[in-house]
Amino acid sequence: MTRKQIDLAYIKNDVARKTTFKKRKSGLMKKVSELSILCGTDACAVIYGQHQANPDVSPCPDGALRTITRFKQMSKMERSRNILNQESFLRQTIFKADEKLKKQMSDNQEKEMMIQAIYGSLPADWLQKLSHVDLNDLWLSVEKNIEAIAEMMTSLEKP
Amino acid sequence: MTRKQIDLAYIKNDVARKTTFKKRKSGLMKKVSELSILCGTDACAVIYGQHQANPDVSPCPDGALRTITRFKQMSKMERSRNILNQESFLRQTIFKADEKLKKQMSDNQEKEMMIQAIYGSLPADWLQKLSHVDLNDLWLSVEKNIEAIAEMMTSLEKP
DNA sequence: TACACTATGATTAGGTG
DNA sequence: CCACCTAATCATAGTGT
Repeated sequence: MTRKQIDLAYIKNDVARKTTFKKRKSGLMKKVSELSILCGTDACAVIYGQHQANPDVSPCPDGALRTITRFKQMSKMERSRNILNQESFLRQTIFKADEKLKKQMSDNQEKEMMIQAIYGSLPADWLQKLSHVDLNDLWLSVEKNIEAIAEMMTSLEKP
Repeated sequence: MTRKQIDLAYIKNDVARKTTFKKRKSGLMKKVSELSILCGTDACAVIYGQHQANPDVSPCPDGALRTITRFKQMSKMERSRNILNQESFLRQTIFKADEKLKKQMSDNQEKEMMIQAIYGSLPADWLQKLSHVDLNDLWLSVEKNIEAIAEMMTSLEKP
């Protein structure tokens, strides 16, 4: 029985993903309830199942309701203020992550080819603008309508 | 070292409870993010700290969860190609980079949680946009009207 | 008070029936 | 699908600094 170090990425195999989901979900629920018992805190987990509309909630819908209600009652500004306070820290961290990501990306032959294919289909002056956009969006928008991306980028930079 | 089977009850000792809370909370956050990555589900945990007003949330501040869910639903068909490979690649890479950064930076728990929340709540492509667009302006716009962002993404998918 | 360490219990990936 | 099993990894209680 060799359980290789599992790769932290989306599990493509349907059966494996489903079983893993089930196992880990129950494990999570258990840990959440343990935490709330041990430490006397309000805690809950909200997990959206594969294709079901309603999420599974722990520990029990009653306790979770209270927790979620409290969360929702918190004003939006109050929540975002905390995040804004970390702005410079976030900027630096994200930048570093981005650099590392790009480096690793260029090491991957397959992804490199995809980049070439996509970039080759765009006007030269767009390369600068789009160089950081995710390939997903790039790929889809190139296929469908480049104007859509133009609008989006414009809106992004002039909010 | 005798670590007897912990008995599942409220920890009365203040110091022990606090440390246990901290350790288990971070473990929970990790597991939640792992689950969402491995199984492609939206999942979040809402945990109220000992005496703090605001809960730590992973990985979904606010209505971002709903928005992202909607986005995923819409783009599901388009992504059925090997685009999915690209997405999981990005997610994996970002997560690993995040993990490494978090280890390298001996920073406080709040900042780490914040990073985790941000990273977990945004699609991979948005992270990259965030890194080169003015983060301050961008975040303000996101905060002001997250639905507007959703519509932008929608127009991206079906112009 | 917070972090580093590590032995040990807990979780779980991959099987089998 | 479910229940169970096992080896292997992971999480963490207790401890030291």
